[in-house]
Amino acid sequence: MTGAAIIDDLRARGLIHDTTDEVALRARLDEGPITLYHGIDPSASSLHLGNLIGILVLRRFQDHGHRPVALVGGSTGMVGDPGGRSEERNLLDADALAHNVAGIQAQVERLLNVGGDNSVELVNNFDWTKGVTVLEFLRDVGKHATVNQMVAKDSVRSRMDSEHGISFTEFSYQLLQAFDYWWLHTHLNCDMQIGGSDQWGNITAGIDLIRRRESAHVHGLSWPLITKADGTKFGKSTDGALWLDRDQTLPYEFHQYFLRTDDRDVERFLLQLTLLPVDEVAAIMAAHNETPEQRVAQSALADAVTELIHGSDEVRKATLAARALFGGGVLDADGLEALRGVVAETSVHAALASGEEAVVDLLVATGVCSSKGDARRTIQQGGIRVNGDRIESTADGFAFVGERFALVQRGKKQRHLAVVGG
RNA sequence: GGGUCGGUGCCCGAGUGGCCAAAGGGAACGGGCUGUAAACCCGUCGGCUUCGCCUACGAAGGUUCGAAUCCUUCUCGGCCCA
Repeated sequence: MTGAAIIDDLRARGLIHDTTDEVALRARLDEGPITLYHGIDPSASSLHLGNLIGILVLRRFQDHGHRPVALVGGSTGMVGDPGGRSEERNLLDADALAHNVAGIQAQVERLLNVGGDNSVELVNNFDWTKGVTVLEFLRDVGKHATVNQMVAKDSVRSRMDSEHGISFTEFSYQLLQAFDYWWLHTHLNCDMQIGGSDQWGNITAGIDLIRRRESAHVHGLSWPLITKADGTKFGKSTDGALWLDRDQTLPYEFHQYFLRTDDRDVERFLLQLTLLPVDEVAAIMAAHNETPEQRVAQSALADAVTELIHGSDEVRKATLAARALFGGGVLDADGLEALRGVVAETSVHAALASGEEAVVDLLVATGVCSSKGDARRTIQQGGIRVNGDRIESTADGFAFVGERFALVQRGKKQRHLAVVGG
């Protein structure tokens, strides 16, 4: 199955922000499988939620029979994309980058299909940029670009207007990315680049380069950046970014994040962040709108995304954990044991329970509160529960269930398990 | 190089000798309402051995009974001149 149907699907999902000549693109897709690439910045050792949409668009193309190339920017990561940030970025050293690239590639392989006619191909642009000399680059790439055009890009202009300015290094980024596209076009027959709308300028830079050097017309497509109705940044929680790596963000937290999705966002997220068919999403939304308080759509979203990333087993565990934590049932040692690995935990000493202000100490020891003052305040505000019981005063004590576990809750959302001895 | 204005708590931003742990706003956190939503309301928001003490207003010195506030030097940034 190939063809331009993918474009209709993406449009139905609100995943098309910009495309190059759509008529030409559709015609090309109807001819047969296209090779397309998406670049990922290796600024960390794991992908985070913000990367998910791009990986999934790549996957959607793959599911339609096209050939995905996932580029992890080992060399562009050394330079830094000026887009979307107001200041120069810190450059990573080579070792850190190699580590990040490896981590990200492993995750990409799990989200895209490996093997078969249109297996995902993983590439690292460091492989073809490391040997290029400055003179070669200036002659083969730089000669085909005008500074006038480069300066006109939004990402560059906004930085030139800012007080911090922009370094030549980051200014050059778009040429490096253009070079990538050219290289993939000439070596892997790649005729399409996709990316977030913030990448549009870089994508067109590559298209221009290929047209000038090869007289070839290649394609580009971008999706809109994900926004949230409340104005907060998508994919960030209290503790920072939500990572796809289970060691950095527990599957339970991941699942919970989506379960709390705002009604105004949930349909869009279902369309853009899951592989559920469009008509199925419509059915889910219909059911949701019947009884919004049931949060059918949020559950479907959380389950679908978590399954994609962590597998159905983790979905089941997260659901069970949520039921135990929010259901208000009895918390016995077995129940708490089941929460291990699901909620964050800290190992503590048994003696912690016998202090003057045992609960205050517990809150600080687990990191749930940042200081004793913070702990006391939160207790006074009625924000702390231990093993399900609200702590009324700092003088209250607590006991470890089964002499092993204490479940600390701060507010409605934060959970932390203290384990004696660990 | 000269001149000038400025560097305040997570961010923005008041404060020009005691009433300043420092107004106000934002973010964040807790409570209420609710659907583990939105909106809205209330509260908290440097630390501690918490009726008091310690640390803090770019850094280091100094004046003073007393300094975020005055002086000196340094440092960083904006603007103007060269």
